[in-house]
Order: sequence, then C-alpha cells, then structure tokens
Amino acid sequence: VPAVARTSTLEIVAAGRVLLESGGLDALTMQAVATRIGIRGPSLYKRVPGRNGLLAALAADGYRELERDIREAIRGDEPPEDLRRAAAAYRAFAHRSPHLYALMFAPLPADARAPVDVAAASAAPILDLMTAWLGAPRALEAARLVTAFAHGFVSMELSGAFRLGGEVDGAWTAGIETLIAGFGRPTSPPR
Amino acid sequence: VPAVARTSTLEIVAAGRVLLESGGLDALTMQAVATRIGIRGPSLYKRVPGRNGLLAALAADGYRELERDIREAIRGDEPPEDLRRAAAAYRAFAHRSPHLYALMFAPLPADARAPVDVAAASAAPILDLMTAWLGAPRALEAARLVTAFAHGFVSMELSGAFRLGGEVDGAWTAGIETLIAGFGRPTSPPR
DNA sequence: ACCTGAACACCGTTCAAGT
DNA sequence: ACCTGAACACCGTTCAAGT
Repeated sequence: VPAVARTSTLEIVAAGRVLLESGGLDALTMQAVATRIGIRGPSLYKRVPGRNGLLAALAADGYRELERDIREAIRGDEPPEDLRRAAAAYRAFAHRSPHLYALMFAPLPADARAPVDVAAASAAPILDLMTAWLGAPRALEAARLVTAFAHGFVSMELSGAFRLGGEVDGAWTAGIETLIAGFGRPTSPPR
Repeated sequence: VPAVARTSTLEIVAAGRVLLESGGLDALTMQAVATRIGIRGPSLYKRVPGRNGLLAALAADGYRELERDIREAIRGDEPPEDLRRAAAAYRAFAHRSPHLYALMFAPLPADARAPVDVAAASAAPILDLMTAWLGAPRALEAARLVTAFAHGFVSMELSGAFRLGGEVDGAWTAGIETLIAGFGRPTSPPR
C-alpha cells in the first residue's frame, strides 16, 4: 500500500528558515524541523540529504534573495547613486534576515554551504554596476572593495563589534561616501 | 589524600588552539582536548566553565594577538604608509590563524565570545592611527571603514568567496589604495 | 584537592518494520 | 512509496565515588 506524502522539500526548507531566524543555528535541529511540520525526524531524510544539506539549501535561497534585492535597487542611471542604493539594499537584507545572513558566510563544512555558482551570482549586480561606472579593467577590484566593505561592516554590526559608541548609520554612510570619493580619484600605488 | 593537579588552564587552552587550527570548530571537542592532555573529559570542568568558556578564552587570546601584531606594524611616521602596514598585519594574522580568526567573528552565544573590552581593544591601534591622520572628528568613522574592509575582505577570502578569478592580492592592495585616496579627498554627502 | 567512571540529556543518522 | 520506532554513535555536562 503506497503511502501518501505528508510534506515536501519546500515545506521543510520553510520550516528551517523560521527556526533559523527565530533561534539561530542552534535552534535548527532536525527534530525541531520535523515537529514543526508534524512528522518525525527520520522522515526528513526522504527529501533532504541531512542537516548540512538543509543548511546549504537555506543559504542558497539567501544568496538568491540578496541578488534580487540588489538588482531591484539599481536603476541604471547614475552609478554613484546606484551604488548608494545597492549598498542600502545589501545592508537591509542582512538586517531583515540576520541569522540567514550569518549562515551564508559561516565557516561551515563544504556540504553545508551554498553552491559556488549561486553565491557567485549574488555578486554580479554590483560587478555590472562597477563595470558601467569604471570600465572592465578596474571593475572586479572595485566590486570586491565594495562587497568587502559591505559584508565586513554588516557582519561586525550584527555581531555587536561596534560598541565604541558613535552613530553606526553615520559610519555606514561615511564609508560609502569615502569609497565613492576614492573611485573618483586615481590611486597612487605604494612605493 | 589531596590529589595533585595534572594539568592547567594554560595547557587546556593551548590544546584547544591546536585542535581548532588543525581541524576547525568541529574538531574542538572536550574529549579531544582532554585526550590531547592525557586526562579524561570531565576533569576539564575543574579549570574551564565549559566548551563555550574555552571558545571565549581562545577568541580573547586571538584579539590580543591581533592587537599586538597591528601595534607592532605601526611606526608612527607617515599615516598612509602606517595604514598599509597595519592592514597587512591584519591580513597576515587571519592567514596565519584562519580558524581562530573565524572563531573570533563567529555568531556564537554570548558565553562563547570574547569579553567586549578585549575585542574592542583590538580596534584601538587603527583608531589611534586614523586620529593622528584625520583628527578626532573623522577618526571613528574612518577606522570603522578600514576595519570593515579588512574584516570583510579577509573573511570572504578565507571562506572562498573570491572565485571569479582575478588576483586576490591585487584586489587587496587596490582596495587599500582606494581607501587612502578617499581619505585624502573631502566627501560630498548624498543629496 | 583533584580525577574518574558512570550516567543523563540531546543530537544526527540509519534501517528494518509497518501501512 | 512514504512514515515510524528503535537503535547507534557521539557529544556536553553532572556527580557520586575514589585516592
């Protein structure tokens, strides 16, 4: 007698997302996911290769959402203004889904990380923007500077590293403006 | 009959460091630490409040080493050149101890994180450097820009996020030079 | 005063047995 | 074809018992 499916991969990933965002990685246990769906833990293994595979799927969803958010923020008119908007979208994503954001960049085993191409694709909108602004030769390095600043700032902010006072929002804006100023000025290499 | 101590907190932390750097966080189990010292797991709890406390001690050591490395790299003559040296010391620390570096910034429970003041102190040398260069009003925001770029770049680099080709060393240098160029130019706030 | 074996709670995962 | 209980290996942690 064939049994009828009582859940789906989509439902499992959705339950994982809720648990992750509400209680962090520790709260995301296979048993908690199963209970939330109304099945038993072992049943999850029919649809998901294991906890690490579930984490990888969640991270991949995160990269796709981040890419979409950034893409929607870019209008294609003025590059500096587009960069301000793209950076704001990046930071807003991390603020909206802090635990998912942390998962995306967490130093986990390879089978718990998003596929390389999915992660790489999320960097494309900013790379395209910098190409339109500065031209292909400088674009990759410039995109890496922007991405590194955005990720570094946001991850330090989320982990509570900015405790020396001062306005965090102001530091973000000042950072972006300094980058924009730097891009507009030819760099002199070190001696 | 009082028993004689067969280990010390220092030895426990040292064993934890070796396990962390050779196999990552997963390899750092209380049993592995105990075995490496030649005692049994439960004995560790006489010196360390638990695994999270051990992680916090390791992270604190990391912040102190990082602070020392950066401080030693700064000579106090030319600020831009000092910034290049300080940034290089930062990146070198992360390359030398990648798992410890990841632990320092990992989103762990509060009792597994380094004390706030120890983490904050590691940012002091760069803050002082930027104060000497740009003056107190701009220094905090400038230091946060530098630190965010350095942390973001290094953590993306270590997690393998830079897979689109290009020279990673070149992107690092170009990033630092763009920051230096940006600091030398007054920023225009967004409309 | 410190160390240890035994035990507990919890977790990820496997698998034979059910329907 | 899917779900489940039972079981296994492993981990962090506690604690009474040893010396």
